[in-house]
Amino acid sequence: MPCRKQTANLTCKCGIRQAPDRHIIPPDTGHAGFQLLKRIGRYRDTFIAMEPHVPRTARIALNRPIRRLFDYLVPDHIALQPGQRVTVPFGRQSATGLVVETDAKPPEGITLKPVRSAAEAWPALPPETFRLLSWASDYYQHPLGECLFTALPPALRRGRPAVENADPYWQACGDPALLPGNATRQRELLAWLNRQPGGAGSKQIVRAGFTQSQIRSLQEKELIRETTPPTPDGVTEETRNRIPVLSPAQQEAANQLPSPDNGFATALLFGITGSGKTELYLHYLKTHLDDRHQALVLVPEINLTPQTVARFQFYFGPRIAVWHSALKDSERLSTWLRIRNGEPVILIGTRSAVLLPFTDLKTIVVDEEHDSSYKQGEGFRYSGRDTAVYRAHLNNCPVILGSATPSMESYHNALSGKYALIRLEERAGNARPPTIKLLDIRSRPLEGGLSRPALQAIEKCLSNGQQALVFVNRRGFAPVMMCFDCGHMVECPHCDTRLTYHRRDRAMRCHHCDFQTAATDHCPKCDGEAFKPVGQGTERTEDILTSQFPDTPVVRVDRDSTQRKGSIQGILEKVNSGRPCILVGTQMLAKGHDFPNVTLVIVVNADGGLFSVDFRAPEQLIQTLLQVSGRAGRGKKSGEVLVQTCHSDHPLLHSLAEGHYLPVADQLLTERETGQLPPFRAMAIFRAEAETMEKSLQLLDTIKQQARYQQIEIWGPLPALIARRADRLRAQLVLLCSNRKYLNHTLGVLCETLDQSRLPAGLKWAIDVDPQETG
DNA sequence: AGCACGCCGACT
DNA sequence: GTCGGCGTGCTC
Repeated sequence: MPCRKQTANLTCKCGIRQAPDRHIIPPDTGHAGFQLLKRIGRYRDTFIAMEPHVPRTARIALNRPIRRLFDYLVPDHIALQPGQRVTVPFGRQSATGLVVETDAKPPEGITLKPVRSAAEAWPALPPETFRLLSWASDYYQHPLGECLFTALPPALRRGRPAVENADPYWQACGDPALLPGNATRQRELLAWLNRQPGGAGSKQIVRAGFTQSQIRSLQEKELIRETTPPTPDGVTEETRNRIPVLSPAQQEAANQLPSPDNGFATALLFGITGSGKTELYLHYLKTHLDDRHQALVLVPEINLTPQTVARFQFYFGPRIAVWHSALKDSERLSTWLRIRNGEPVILIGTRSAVLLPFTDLKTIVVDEEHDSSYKQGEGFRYSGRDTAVYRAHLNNCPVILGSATPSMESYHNALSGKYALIRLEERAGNARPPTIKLLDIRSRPLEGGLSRPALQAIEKCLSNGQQALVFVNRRGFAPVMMCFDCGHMVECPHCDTRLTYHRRDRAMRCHHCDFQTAATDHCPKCDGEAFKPVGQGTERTEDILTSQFPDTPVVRVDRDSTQRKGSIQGILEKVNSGRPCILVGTQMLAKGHDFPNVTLVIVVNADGGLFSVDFRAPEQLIQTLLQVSGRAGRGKKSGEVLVQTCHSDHPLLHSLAEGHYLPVADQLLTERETGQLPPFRAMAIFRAEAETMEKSLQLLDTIKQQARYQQIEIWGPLPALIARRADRLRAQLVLLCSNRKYLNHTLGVLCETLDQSRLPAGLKWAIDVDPQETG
């Protein structure tokens, strides 16, 4: 009986076929990725006109995780160009594809099938967007097809036509008295519709709380009739003339921002919290955009609040559009079409907005550029910020990266002169920067994590009629069920993690797979009764504060307390009414929100990130501490920040206490340079997972053997921080190289080899270029 | 990713 | 004797 393992004598025990004749070739020669880049955007119509007998072909990318393209014949009646959406037969099915190039030499020995049809006569992805995605596919080593398809709205990915389904527009007519007495909602709808000047669209009516069936009933009774929507208001004169008033410091920064007239330039706007960076963006767009231009403003998901959008709308009216994860498919299609049609949209959006098919992009802003949510953590692992910079380069337009705590990557580029560094170190209005004090808590008694001096400071703050914010720095920590008798904590049966407790439905869930189970009253191990949730520490801290300050409201803001929709909005309103109160919370409190009456910030524990295995942890700690410090003293009163730590002599915290970010950043950069870590060397990670750790490690070890070249330093392979996840055992291999091009090229060769090898079943691998997390 | 083909176990 | 389990391999 033939054994498959023995017959495949080219396959080593990990499954990778050895390729002894394959050598790493120098960059720029022969590698498919480079060739692809060179060919993209080139049209060959003239060539075809001269050679009428050569059948026309098209190379198509499909939305499949395959690093391959497929060639098809192009029938005479179809004209195709790169970026165009087509329907093609694929195996026994039909698929939507995107034209990558036309009339490339097809592989020999394969009978080409013809393209079935073109979805539309124009390229869904215009040339510049197409080039951007091709670059990203090569840079992040992700299959081109999947990259291209992320730039399409879901409806177009599925092959639907690129048209909006019309939203019928209704106007009231006829006598409401004709309605039967019990048709209350219909009567309310009529009254509501009468109050809308010119009528309303179905979507708008449904948004106002009515239903489609109510609309239908009224239509049948001829109490409403369909009409044409009024042409949408353009930008009114009043809106057009609005422009934010800048302080002298802001004006000076504004003068240094690169003008779109001078082509590509990257500016790092270092503006401390409260310095009014948003005003600056608004002013910049106001002065540099005309009525025809498009602009892109990237923001982290959490910053895309109705307030932010309203602020932009105040200055730009209906030109403002938004793009974020909560949009419905129909809204996505509609906004996508507006942008593709070249409407002069100013788009405020999260990460994926950078991939939209702009045709007249005049400028890009990336707010909070240091924010780690700009990096996609799975699949097509691109960085929205870095892609934005490349897009500005392609467009020959400026890009502004704004942050109070710039990333090491951007700061390093600013220091080397690649980016302009624009400093805005004055708070807008009368607000003054807070003072930061370190509070060493070694051998001090703590209550709910709080030391005596901290409690005294809160007391003083409250007696002055002001508000205090207590920040519990527990990045990534969530409440778990613990037995206070035996210390048992419930673990996920499929992952190396503990289950987290969700108060809302009394369930215990795993955050790394879909396992969940009902929470019990008794400890499942010792049956003890002292089985309750512990975790974020916020509850304990909240209890202590409530008992210490019984007359003051204590407001807890964390994942658990804000789960109800819109509850954070209510909390913020309550806090901003101005009465003395204590806010207790995690990460959530650090970002974006403005609390004008908070004058004291207590950081309960600063030490988590100081001695982490992840090389980015210190940077993130400092950034978080400064962001949360920025919550203090945003109004007229000045603020104070107390940072509780066991390492008050740590040089980083010491510099932080000076209150300035850049000196701390210098220090962090020096550390990165010493270790030759990013941004001083390019980093990429190979991640592998399989049913056994051995299988994963073996694959990575084979990759390591093939990547072993002098210029590349390799760490590992090592089991991942969470080694088992959904019953899969994960490991990783870190690659570092001072020559980014060389590393990228090597990754390309490794990918090709891996794609050609027959891997053992169940073994999966992925590359993460410029990883955000090293765990 | 889909989807078919293929080769082994428990059913009428 | 067939139905169906999901391992393997292919899709221009």
